Amino acid sequence: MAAKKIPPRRQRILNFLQEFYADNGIPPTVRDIQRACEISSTSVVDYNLEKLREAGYINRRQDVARGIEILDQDGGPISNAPRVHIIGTIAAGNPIPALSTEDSESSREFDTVEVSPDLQRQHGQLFALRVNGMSMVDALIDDGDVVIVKPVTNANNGEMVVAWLKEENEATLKKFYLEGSRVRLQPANNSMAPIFCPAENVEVRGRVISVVRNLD
Amino acid sequence: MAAKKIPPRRQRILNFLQEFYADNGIPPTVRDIQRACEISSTSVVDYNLEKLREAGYINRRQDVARGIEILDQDGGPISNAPRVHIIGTIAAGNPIPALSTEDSESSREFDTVEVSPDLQRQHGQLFALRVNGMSMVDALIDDGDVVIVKPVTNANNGEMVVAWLKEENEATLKKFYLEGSRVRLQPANNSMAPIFCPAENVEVRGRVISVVRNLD
DNA sequence: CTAAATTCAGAACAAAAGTTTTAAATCTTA
DNA sequence: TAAGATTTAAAACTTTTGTTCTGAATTTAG
Repeated sequence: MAAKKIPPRRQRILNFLQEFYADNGIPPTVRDIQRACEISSTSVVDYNLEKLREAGYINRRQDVARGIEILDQDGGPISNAPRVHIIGTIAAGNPIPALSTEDSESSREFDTVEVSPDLQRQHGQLFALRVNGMSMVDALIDDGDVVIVKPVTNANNGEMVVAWLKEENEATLKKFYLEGSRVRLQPANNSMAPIFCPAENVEVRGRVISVVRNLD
Repeated sequence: MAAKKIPPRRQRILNFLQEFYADNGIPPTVRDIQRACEISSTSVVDYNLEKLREAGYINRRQDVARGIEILDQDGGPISNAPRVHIIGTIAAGNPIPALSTEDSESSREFDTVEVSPDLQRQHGQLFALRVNGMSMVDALIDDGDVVIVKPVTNANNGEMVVAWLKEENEATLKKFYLEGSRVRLQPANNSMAPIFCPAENVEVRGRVISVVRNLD
């Protein structure tokens, strides 16, 4: 098989390709690459693109402006849909992973999920958590589901939140209702009983925007 | 407000823009449009693109090859991620909508959901159903969830299927197990009891690939 | 160390693709 | 119907962009 390590300059081109396409929705031109990667000549870009094509990382449409097609691992074209990082797992007994404040320091070996562009635009920065175990079944969330979360510390009544119960040392996904000085945490499955606890005991970490389950 | 009906030729251009971008991952050139929409001159294309821009349907990057950016209703850029049609709703008591065999006859006013390109490539043609009511809670599926389904008539054991129970006149989402001449339909939530019924009574309509829940 | 392969440079070329200009045809509407 | 607005046409122009060519520099392998 092919696929070893790519020379640094070529790797830089590849990274730039992905970044540029995600940002602009169109692939860069040879000269875009030249500028961004500080390469002396377009012919060098061309040369390296050719190598990348041979190695199966990209396709090139001959004589077509912006004709570079970036391929994923399986050889299919990649999409420019926004992706959010799965920053860790969430389970009843475990602490909730913290969202690192540094924004998208290029893909740091995080798993990602694709989200709809609307979602991203509407809510801005998002993160995702993979649910571990069956502790969230009362929120109709299965083992392995991925919840997409907007990082907030205050929630409005009725919103589904990622909450940390200090006393109980427990993470949970519930509908949030502030009632005076106490908080009612209502399972999405309405036939189940809510939890009541003092407001000081509840730390809202985020608001659940979407839940994705893949049964592959 | 703007946004009335667009002249037919301009509408045709707009449709082509979306179609081309979804197919190729890059926007078309002026001359691509000219050819596809059978327009006599590039200036006419330019003229109509300018009108589309004024009306907020697209953006144009000046002097940039393939610089057309297609916008969605909210003015954001659209993605080229594949979308599958939500062909109807599924509920315990109602018949399952049939998948029309004609493939993607351009967007026929269907609601759609974005799916990951991998999913599409791996499974081919897909469709989606919106779940109506709480009758699928035992599969951990909420009211309003969208299930993404691969149209199959035979399932392997352990797969989650969209099934039609003839006798009961009922649609259901369950894990499928063929056991001799009878079928066990097991709720995803393992703490709940399975249904057993004769194989002839179960009509598999599809296999559930993914479940999407939006809490907007 | 030497030869071969790989990579880089600079320049020029040719095709692709955005833009402009002028004028005619068509549609609206008062 | 006639004036005005909108739309279409044809052609030419300019810039962008992919491609090629020749040779030098660098790295790799025997």
